[in-house]
Amino acid sequence: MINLDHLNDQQRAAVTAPLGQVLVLAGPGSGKTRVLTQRIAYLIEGMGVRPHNILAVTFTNKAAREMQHRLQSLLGDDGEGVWLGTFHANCARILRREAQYLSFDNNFVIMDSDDQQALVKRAIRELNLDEKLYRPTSIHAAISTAKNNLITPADFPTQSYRDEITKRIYERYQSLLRDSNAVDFDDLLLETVRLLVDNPHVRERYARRFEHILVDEFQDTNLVQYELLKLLASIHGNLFVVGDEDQSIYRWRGADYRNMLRFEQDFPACQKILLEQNYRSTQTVLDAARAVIDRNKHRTRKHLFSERGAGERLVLYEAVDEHAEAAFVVDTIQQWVNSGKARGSDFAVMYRTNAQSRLLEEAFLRAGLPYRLVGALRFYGRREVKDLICFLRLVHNPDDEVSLARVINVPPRGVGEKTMVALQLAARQAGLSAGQLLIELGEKGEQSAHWGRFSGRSILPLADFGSQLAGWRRAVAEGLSLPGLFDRILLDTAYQEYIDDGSNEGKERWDNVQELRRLAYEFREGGLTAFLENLALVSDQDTLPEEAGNAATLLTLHAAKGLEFRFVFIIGLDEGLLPHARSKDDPEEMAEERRLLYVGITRAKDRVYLVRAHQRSQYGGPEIQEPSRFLEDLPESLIQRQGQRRHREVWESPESRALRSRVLSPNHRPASAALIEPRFHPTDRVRHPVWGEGIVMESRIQDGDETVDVFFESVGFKRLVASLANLEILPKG
DNA sequence: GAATTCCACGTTTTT
DNA sequence: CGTGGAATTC
Ligand SMILES: Nc1ncnc2c1ncn2[C@@H]1O[C@H](COP(=O)(O)OP(=O)(O)OP(=O)(O)O)[C@@H](O)[C@H]1O
Repeated sequence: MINLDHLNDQQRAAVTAPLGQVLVLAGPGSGKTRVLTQRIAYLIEGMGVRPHNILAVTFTNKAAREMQHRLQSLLGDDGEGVWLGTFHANCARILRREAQYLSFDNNFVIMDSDDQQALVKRAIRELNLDEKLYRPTSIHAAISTAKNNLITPADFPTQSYRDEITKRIYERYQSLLRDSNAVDFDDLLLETVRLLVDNPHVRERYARRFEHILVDEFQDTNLVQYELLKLLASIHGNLFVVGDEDQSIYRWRGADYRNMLRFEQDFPACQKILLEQNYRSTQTVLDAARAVIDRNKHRTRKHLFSERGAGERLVLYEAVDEHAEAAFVVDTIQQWVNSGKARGSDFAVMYRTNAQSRLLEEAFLRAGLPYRLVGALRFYGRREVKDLICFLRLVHNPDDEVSLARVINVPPRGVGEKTMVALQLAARQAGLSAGQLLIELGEKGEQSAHWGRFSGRSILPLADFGSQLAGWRRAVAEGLSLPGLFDRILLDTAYQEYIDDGSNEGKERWDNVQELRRLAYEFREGGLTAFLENLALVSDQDTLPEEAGNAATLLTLHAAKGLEFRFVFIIGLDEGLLPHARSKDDPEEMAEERRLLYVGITRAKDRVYLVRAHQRSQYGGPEIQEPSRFLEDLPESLIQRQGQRRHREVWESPESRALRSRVLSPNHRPASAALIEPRFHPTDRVRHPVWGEGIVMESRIQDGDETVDVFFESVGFKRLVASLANLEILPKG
């Protein structure tokens, strides 16, 4: 039987709530996720619910993994079988099983963002539209928004000519996807909803199966997801959702925190449970967070208190530029670690945009401090990695036109635009996909009825590639393992010779290939399908090695949601970055930026460092930065400034700065070596060269130095600056 | 058809 | 600044 002792009354009420709908509405650190996890354990151990009758949904893979861990430690193997994952992963799982009802078959591929972009572009070209006028990025965004709101091409509202065009592109894009036997991320949700709506018996099967559905971070559901939940819960109606409107940060993805209100309206019988105690942060951290979020309109204020004590003020550090910003972070962490008071893994550095991680990484590397970078799909963005993934995708699903277009000429085998057009034309005439036609050419050679459709010059490389592809597919059908396939592709295409030209970059490219092979090896059991699905859905990974478990974490504010750390650095607190420039015109977006900062601050258990830079090189030239408007909302009483003040700044020309940093690197340290905590503490006995012995009354960090109040036996009370006063600490006793 | 050079471009956040 | 795409040359 599970143990409910380490829950407070409200939490326990939530965990053991009777059947029906439950809405847990509570601020950060109040144990929402803990309650949700305990609820699952309670259902299984206490109520005898079988794991596979439980569906638990999270928004990010990280959150899913985290919950998996917590469940594992709570239940051990008894938790096996729970459908736990992101909306997208759970939907993909359903779609693969039910492919017979769908417009694609069960070896469909999931197109990643790049692929989607490429397909939109292709759709635009095929319709002979001007890419300048109809930017693939913005059209894609429009399509995605539509999908998130359950709008199919047929329903797409056409109020303007532009809408008309967008609708046409949307239609074409969908048919390109289906021709490739592919779906995009949004389709995973949309098609699942459609599946359940159009096929009542399928809906019934799943709705019957999922006796209990639990959703974390419910404030970030969008319309499709909400619909999906209602469909899946349509028989048992046991919906357990937890959330906090103030932490809604996915508006741009269609999320609508008002789903929390909608939930109450749609399920009037729902039980609403509030949690009020924060177990994570000190009161000071909570006060600061509240000061930030209180400025948002239309929010239901929540009581939240902490018994962890007042704690320390938030540190605000204003660096000269982004290099000094990164150096401050690294220095401070290093000092804490050296002092023995913290481990590297106690720290997280959070930022608004992934681009900000670059300088941090460099600084960490220079200092020899281990770090873990979350997200930033750099590895998968690499050309060589993408190429190989496309080969694999093609083996898995030869209809995948995007992958084919990408690798048909890799390494260069003489297939250019002309040949490609000819291939597509011939394929259309033959009623096959380009990939199928290639395979046929490869298998039958000159016997193929389609051989004659090509010129003598183009047919050879095509047939050559076709026979490779056919060979790979045959090998897989005959049981070749995933790593085996991987090696065979490398061998057949002479890939190493192609990318590894002996240069450093070549070496690095080959290393990346090896890394991908290592990943493939981990999927030797699951096989190609599982591997590809994982690449598409879980590529936010901590696949990169975790350094000895002692690494600081670098991540975006979005990725930080749901996590907690003793020490949190939030960098880039400048106008334009946080809040981001693109949000400044829309009050709703601005409110979301504020929530983002709120989320960041509330990740901290003990200490928060807010960091900004007076000057940043955006692209090219340096630009003066204004402090983030959010900083103004933090009362001085909660803030401790560290380092130089703005009025002390001396303007420095870019040239001289560049020179200086060249001279000082790689061990460049900011002048304001970060002082992290007082050397002196109340009751310490100290000796001053002039005034003799005294007792420390108080000490605090101010402007990067320490101010100490001492009561001397000879002269009484004195306020001293530690770095100047030459005070000596005397042993106690 | 491939390789190289040049130029304009744009930049949030995640599945 | 670095990328992606187009124009240019081989
Ligand atoms: N009753 C409790 N006693 C002790 N610690 C608790 C209790 N409830 C929660 N905690 C701890 O408080 C911290 C925050 O819990 P949790 O992550 O579940 O909160 P949350 O509400 O999901 O937070 P957020 O919304 O910020 O993600 C965790 O470290 C958790 O272990």
